[in-house]
Amino acid sequence: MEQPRWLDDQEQRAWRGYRRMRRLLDLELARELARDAGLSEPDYDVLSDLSETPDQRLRLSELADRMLWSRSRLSHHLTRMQQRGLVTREECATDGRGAVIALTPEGRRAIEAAAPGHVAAVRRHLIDLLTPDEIAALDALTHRVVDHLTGVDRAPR
Amino acid sequence: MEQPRWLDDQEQRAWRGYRRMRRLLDLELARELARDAGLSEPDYDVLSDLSETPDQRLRLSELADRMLWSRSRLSHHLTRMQQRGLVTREECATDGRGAVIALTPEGRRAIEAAAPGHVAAVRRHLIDLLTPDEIAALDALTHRVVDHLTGVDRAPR
DNA sequence: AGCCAATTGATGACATGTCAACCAGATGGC
DNA sequence: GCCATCTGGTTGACATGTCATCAATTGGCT
Repeated sequence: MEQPRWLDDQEQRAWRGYRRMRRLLDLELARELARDAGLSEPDYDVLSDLSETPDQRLRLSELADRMLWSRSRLSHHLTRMQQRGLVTREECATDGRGAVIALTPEGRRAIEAAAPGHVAAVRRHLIDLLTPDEIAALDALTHRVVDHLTGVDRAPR
Repeated sequence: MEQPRWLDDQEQRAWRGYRRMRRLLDLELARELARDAGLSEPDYDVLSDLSETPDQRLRLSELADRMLWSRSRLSHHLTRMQQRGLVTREECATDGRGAVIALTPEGRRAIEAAAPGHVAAVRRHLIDLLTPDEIAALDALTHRVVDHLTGVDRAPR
C-alpha cells in the first residue's frame, strides 16, 4: 500500500458504471421475476441449475460449487424451497452422508413457467442493448477476470 | 411470452460470465476489505459517498438515492455504523423531519485507511486485467444499460 | 481390522436486507 | 388558520446470508 495508484477518469467511470448497472439490473430482474413467476433470483438459479442436469438431480455440494454458494447457504435455502414443494432431498446411494437434491414436478413446472419471461427480461434490459462487439467484449473480459479470481485461490499468495 | 427468443451461445457465455464475475469479484473484494480494514462493502460505500461531499455530510434521502438504497435499509445500516462511531445523525436546520448524516473523525480515518487497499484490489482483480478498449467498452455499455433502466422507471410501461 | 483426519451436510446464533406500518413535521387548498 | 395529504425517516417483523460448530461418514494409513 505504498503510493495508491488511483483510478483515472476512464477507469473510474467504468467501475462506477459497472456497480450501478449491477445494482439496477439486479433490482429490476428480481422485481419482474417475483411479480411474474413468484420466484426470487436465488430460487431461479437453483431451479435452473437443477433442471440443466441430465437427471434433474445433484449432490448438494456439487450444486453449491456450481452456484458458488456456501453449503450452508444452500442447505438453508433448500429447506425453504423444500417447504414450498419445489425440490426434495433424497439419500445418496454411494455416500451415507450425502444429500441428493432433486427437482419435483412442481419445481419443473415453476422453472419452465419462469424461464421465458426471465430470458426476455435479460434481453430487454441488457443483451439487446449491446452491440455484438460489446457482447463479445463482455464475454472475453468477464471470463478473464473469473479465471484470474479462481486462479488466485490456488496460488499461495 | 409468445415464443421465447433464447440466448445464443455467445450471449449465453457473456451473461454467465458476467454473473460469475459478479459473484467472485464481490466475494474477493469483500473478503480483502474485511480482512484489511474491518469494513464491509456497504460500510465502505457509505463512508466513501459521505467523504466525497464537500461538507462530509448528506441528508439521509440524498445518500440513499445516490447509493440506490432504500431509506429503510440505509437507516438500519446507519444505526449500526453509528454504534461503531463511524457516522452521526444531526438535525436538519431546514426540515424538522430531516436527518443529516455526517462522517465522524473516526469514520474519516476508517475510509482513508481503507481506500488505498481497496482501490488496489479493484485494480488487481479487475481494472488491470482489462485492455483500454475493454475499459472503454465497459464504460459505454454499463452506462447505456443504466440509462435504460432509469428511463424505464419513468416510462408508463 | 482399527484408528484418525478430513469431508458432508445440518443447525443455531447472529448480521444484514426487505416490506409494511407508523409518526412527526411539512405543504397546499380553502 | 385549519385540515387533508404528502414526505422523510424510523421501526418491528420477517426473509435471507454468514459463520462457527456438530454429528455422521468416509477414506487413508498402519
